[in-house]
Amino acid sequence: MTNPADSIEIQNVVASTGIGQELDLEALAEDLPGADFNPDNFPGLVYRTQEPKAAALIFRSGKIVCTGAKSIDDVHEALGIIFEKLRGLQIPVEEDPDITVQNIVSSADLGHNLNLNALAIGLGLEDVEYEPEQFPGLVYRMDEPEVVILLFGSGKIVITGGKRTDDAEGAVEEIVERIEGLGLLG
Amino acid sequence: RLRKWQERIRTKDAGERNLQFALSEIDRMASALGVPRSVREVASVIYRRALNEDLIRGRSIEGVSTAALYAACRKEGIPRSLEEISDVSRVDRKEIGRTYRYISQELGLEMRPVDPQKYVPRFSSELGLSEEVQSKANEIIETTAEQGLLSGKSPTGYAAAAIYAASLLCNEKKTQREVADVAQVTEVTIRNRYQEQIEAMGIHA
DNA sequence: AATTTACTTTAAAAAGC
DNA sequence: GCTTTAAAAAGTAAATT
Repeated sequence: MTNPADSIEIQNVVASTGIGQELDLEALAEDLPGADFNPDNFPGLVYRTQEPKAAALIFRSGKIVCTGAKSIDDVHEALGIIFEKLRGLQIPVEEDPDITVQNIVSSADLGHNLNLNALAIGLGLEDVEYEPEQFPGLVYRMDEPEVVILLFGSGKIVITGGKRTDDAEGAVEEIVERIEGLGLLG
Repeated sequence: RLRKWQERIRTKDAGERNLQFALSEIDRMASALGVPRSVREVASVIYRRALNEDLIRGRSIEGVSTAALYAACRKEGIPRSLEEISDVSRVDRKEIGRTYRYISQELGLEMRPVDPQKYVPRFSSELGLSEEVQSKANEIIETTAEQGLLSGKSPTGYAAAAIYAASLLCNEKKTQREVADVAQVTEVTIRNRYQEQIEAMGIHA
């Protein structure tokens, strides 16, 4: 039997950092090919890296949000590319800016179909949100680890809200245990 | 001191007026939907509870009123879909849905997922289908839902497909378009659910 | 009727309205 | 609250072909 934990795949990592330097986004938008900047819509400038594929939101304060990367290493790599690009534009960037992971989105497969109606009642209507008229997934807010899990009828799940790589492992372990305890897994 | 008095009275009056407005809106929408008085009363209770729990801040009175009515219909076992509710409300479907989820969670309503069978009598009568068709549709829903086929699917689309299938089986055929119109779903959805259901039922056709 | 595109839900940060 | 970014899950919907 394959372990559900082995099916975990990180799909997206969101992280924040800062270069410790104020920026002139109007000028940066001119100098950075491919940069999107619409201050009327949103205060941040959008810059996308190709390899690794990620998107960065760069703000006037010098703070940066990186999203879309498939791993924490990719986040560091993508931001490293952006730091170098900025330095290339004579913009002073701190030596090693602190990079904080804010959210990790993962997917996994429990390997069995799930009866979401039974699960909603079993897990407790208090902690569950299941409104198939609005969205096909059952939303379960877990306390430890503190993450939100979306469970689907296929047994596929999405874990989000965690900041550590092993939060997804812990969440899968916990949800499998709970579902098995209810006798609702396969 | 007199100012404070006037302010209190003004505030009280405003609150009173808002409550009256909310209750009249619930009444107006309930009439348009043709739901019994008991449902309006349940909706009013839910709205007052939301008011007491201060859940209306940052939300429109219309939105909470509509969400309360949506919740009341479900609680009373005669659900209206968000689509039907939004047809009589000036709040859009998305806002009604998110407001409903919010008050449902905060008030601990513990609402169970809608059983598609709850839509069978109303949809069927609108289509002029017999009691026999309704029983068959209910049988299809019950049997296939037990097999786990309902997970994640919209209750209205599920009910619509079962009614369509039952109308065929009982020789009272309605077209997918006719059923789709009363259930407010697309023919594509009916087709998809119908295929799954007849396969799960092990039906010939 | 099949494809394609797009929207629904979850989390989180950023600056500002 | 909202705005923008990215990504997965599966259902529903609308526009094309």
